[in-house]
Amino acid sequence: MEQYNAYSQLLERTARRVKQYAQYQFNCQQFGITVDQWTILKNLNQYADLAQKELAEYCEKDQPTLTRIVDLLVGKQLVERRPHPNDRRSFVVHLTPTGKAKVETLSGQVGTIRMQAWKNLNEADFEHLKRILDTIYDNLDVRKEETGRVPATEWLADKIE
Amino acid sequence: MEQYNAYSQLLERTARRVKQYAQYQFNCQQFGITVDQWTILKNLNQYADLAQKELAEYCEKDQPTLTRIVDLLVGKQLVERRPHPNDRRSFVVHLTPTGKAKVETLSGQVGTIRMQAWKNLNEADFEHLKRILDTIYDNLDVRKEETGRVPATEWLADKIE
DNA sequence: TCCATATATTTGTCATACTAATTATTATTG
DNA sequence: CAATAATAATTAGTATGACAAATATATGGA
Repeated sequence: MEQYNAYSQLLERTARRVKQYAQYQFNCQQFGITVDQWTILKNLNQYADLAQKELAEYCEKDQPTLTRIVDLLVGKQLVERRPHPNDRRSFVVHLTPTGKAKVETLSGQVGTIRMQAWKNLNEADFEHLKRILDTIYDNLDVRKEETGRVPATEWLADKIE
Repeated sequence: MEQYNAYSQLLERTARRVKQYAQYQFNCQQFGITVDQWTILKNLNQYADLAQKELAEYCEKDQPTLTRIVDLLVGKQLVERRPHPNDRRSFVVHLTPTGKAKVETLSGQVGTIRMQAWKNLNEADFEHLKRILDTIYDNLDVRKEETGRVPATEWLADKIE
């Protein structure tokens, strides 16, 4: 039982390396954005014009973090904030033409970068990983049993398109 | 092939939740330290009096990050910097009696917190997870084929004690 | 020995995660 | 309808991660 103490570091270091590798490739290939900024752009392109709160949920960022990433993307003129039609507290984040072009240009390259992790692994491995990580994720829900929460499994299905 | 784009988010969010859950428990139980600070203390207790560079390697932190975490732990009087016997560039980080007591008090509780992730999973799952994450880790080594690098698998064996 | 290079630590900067608090607006309820 | 509670976004503060540069010291070779 003692050994299970190590999984957290195992997870953390793998996640860190995945991000680090992607960012390294982003830099080498001069994408001009961070990996997290890419996540925002990609989700915006997929779902189009989301309020920041919704965007934060899709991207799995908290709201303060999302605010700052959007600030940076606005600075790079890749997105813009538009008033929300029904709620004056809220903004809708919109991909500029430049932003949309960037998503379309980079999509393939990001896909290639992401594939690199999967060398020497197969479909069954992915299924294992998915099941195990989803189980861990659900095991550690701090706010147990909230209404309307999306179980980990469904969330992933949504991400895969 | 498209789906492999999701594994990075899957990994990241799981790692984040694991840390978030642990930190939440640390806070509830008033441990008075962060999860990363715990990592330092635990490794110090296990290996005793390491130079910062070595400590950083064991804890999988980079050196600037380690310097800052050690600063915080020194502030909490849980560790102290001692001159390195053979190298005046270097410090040895030493657990104070308070620090050692803290490690011993918290070890069991941290173990309990960590185990929570493992509900509904078994030994075989752990082996799968370990193999898959180690493979990914090795797939994404930016500095290919350096001399003396420890393969992921051995690293884990070491962590398990 | 002297010099060039390597190493251990620190500092600085930017990006992100988390928490708490603030502001503006909306929704609810008495 | 008015007071209150809830919500969207922001701001601020702390901790961490990645990377570059600076400093002090060590090491190896001429």
